[in-house]
Amino acid sequence: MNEKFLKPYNPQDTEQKIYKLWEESGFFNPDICVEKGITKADAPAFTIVMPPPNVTGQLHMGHAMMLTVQDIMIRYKRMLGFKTLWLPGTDHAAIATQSKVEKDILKTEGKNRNDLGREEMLRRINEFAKESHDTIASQIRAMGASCDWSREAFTLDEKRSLSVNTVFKKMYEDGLIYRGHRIVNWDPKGQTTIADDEIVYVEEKTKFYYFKYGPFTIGTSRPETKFGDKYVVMHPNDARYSAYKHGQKLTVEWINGPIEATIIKDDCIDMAFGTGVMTITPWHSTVDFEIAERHKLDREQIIDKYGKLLPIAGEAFAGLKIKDARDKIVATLEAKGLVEKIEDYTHNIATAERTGGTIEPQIMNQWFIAVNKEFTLPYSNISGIPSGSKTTLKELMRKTVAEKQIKIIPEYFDKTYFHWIDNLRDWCISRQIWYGHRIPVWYKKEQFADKYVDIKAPTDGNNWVQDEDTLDTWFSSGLWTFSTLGWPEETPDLKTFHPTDVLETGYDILFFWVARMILMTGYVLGEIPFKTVYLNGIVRDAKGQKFSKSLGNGIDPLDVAREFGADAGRMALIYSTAPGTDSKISNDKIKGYKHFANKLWNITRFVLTNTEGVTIDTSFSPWSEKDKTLIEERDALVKEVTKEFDEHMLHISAEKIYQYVWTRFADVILEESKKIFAEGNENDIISRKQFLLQTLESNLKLMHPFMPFVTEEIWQNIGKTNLLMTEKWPS
RNA sequence: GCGCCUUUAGCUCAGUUGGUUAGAGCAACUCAUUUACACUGAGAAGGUCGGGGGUUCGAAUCCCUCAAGGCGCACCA
Repeated sequence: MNEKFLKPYNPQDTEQKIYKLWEESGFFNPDICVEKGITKADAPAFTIVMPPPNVTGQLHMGHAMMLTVQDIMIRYKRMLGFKTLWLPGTDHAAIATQSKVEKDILKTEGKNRNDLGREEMLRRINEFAKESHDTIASQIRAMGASCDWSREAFTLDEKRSLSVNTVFKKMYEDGLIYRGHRIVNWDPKGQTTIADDEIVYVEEKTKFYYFKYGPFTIGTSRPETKFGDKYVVMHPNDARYSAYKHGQKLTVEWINGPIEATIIKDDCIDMAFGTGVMTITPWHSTVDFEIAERHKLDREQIIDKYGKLLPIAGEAFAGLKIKDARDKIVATLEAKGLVEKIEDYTHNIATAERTGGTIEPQIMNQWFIAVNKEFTLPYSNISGIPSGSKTTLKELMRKTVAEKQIKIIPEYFDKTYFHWIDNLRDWCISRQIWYGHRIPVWYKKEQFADKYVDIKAPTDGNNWVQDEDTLDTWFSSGLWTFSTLGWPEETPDLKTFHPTDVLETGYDILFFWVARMILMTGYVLGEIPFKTVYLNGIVRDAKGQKFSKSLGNGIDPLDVAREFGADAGRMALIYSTAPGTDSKISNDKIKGYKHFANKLWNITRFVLTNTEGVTIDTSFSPWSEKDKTLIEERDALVKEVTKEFDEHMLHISAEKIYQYVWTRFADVILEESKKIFAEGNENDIISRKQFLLQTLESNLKLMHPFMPFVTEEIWQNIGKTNLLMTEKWPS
């Protein structure tokens, strides 16, 4: 017996060494597994494409969770003999990364992005992204992730950029990408647009003002937008205002003197809210914009990109910031006797997820993806949408899940998913930041109207200027399952590994990412990107709080690995954690599984000490009666654990093995064996020794996906010449 | 406003399609022992499964309803 077993198990001495052993074996790569005869050439594929962590710093426990779940699935399938691919990568995360670097530069050098210029800024961001990437890659390794590093991808690398431009061009030619003046979410702080789902609503206590507007009283929480309000809107059936006709004009006294107001009747008005009358500001409100669209009304910009009032507001107000302008306007109206009353009011203000800036809706010339526009899908493998039929992107997203071609775990997230799709509007994909895929559109310098859309810049010698904007980061991550496999090239990887099998991620990016991958893959390939979506919950601290920098409660997965071992961290994350449910993690919990790793270690020591001179004999048959029963029990366990794995109930698998190993195998069977070895007859002793050896191996195999390091380390020290990682799963 | 989830032992949570006496970890309690392992073992204790109603031979599980907590979406001018 190796003397190692005389001391307690020490993860620090073990984990790095074991990871190196795996990585150097090459068996993270399915091609090498086939080449070396580990996997059959015609074995079915099992693929997971890793959700690429943002290159914004380092990984946290949420990443540790996703890495754990995926590695467990991958190791299980690899042992079952599948051609198993886990493809790792990182995400450039456009706004998140740029704003992080901008913040750092502002802090240390007092400079902003314009001081540095596009080129220098990008250089600095790339430098930061590179560092981040290296940190992240080493953290992924420390977790024991058995992913194929030879296929590693980055959303902004050359191959992925080619995919992005190719898809952009295709969508543009199909009329699904268009540029237009539409109302968008403008973040004055980040100086960029953001998508609807990048908005975070924050509750704010504010005032609600009632102003006299000619014969009407209108309510508003935003007086600063009211300068251009020359339309007054009411419900067509509102009896209180039946005297006023649609289109009727009247002169009313307003902020900067009398203006001509036009009556508009529209049934989107809630008669019960306020006075049932409102004025509209189409340039700065989504709802107002839609009213203006319906009735073809004028729009005027009141607030500029920096959140300041424009000259249209009149001399007294132009140039003021929103906050300063508000009180001044109210004072002006007050002086004119136009303020009827002011009430306290709570509403949700829209803020940008990444910068915290307050969103100002603005009409801007931006690029959009039309989600409701019909197009022809030439080839389709999506149930309910035959090849060559007309469909919409929204329908692609809906059908795949509704027809159960994509299964979401837990199932109840279907409803959330449909709810989101049904409320979905055109997706604004252009961003006014520098880090990301620059929009592959070129304009003739002289005639801005002349557009050239292609994968590469035009080379006809004319003065072409590329669009300044970059693409929403989710555009490139939407292509992730197939861009990572080499598309647009028709690679063998694409044929073998796509559609992928499981997409595992946190439920918090179901819309951001999962839905968009379904959209993009459906559109580009006429395929689903994955068969199963496994959603994990949010990992919280012992008190149930989200981990955050401001709370300072973050746990670094590397610290966990150092203190307790990555195996213990993995078990703590998976144990008692059902899919889709938030979980709490604490050092106490992790400690319990460190003890378990040591238990396995000592079980091995016991078995080795008591079976010296005995080797495994798989054809052994003179089992004692007692051991026959134990074998049945063990076989039943293997069956159950396997079944739970196949149904993605990893937490239950983990629990069953853990219980068996500790409370049955160690506490009962080993104790009983001591007696047999001391007093039993010869056959019982031989039978028991054989049973212990065989069951030890079976336990190690069953435990391997969960605790790969300690199980592999044991395997390497009980006289094995191969890797446990590529052993066959017991049956 | 629309929708989703949660409520099970002191704490943290499992409990797949309804089926014996509802489980685990941690904590606490009693005891044992230098043992394969103190990163230990044995034992005991702890629950009207949020409340109420219903379906059923049978409900933590299905249905209705109420309550508390959490979350998502939309948004009110």
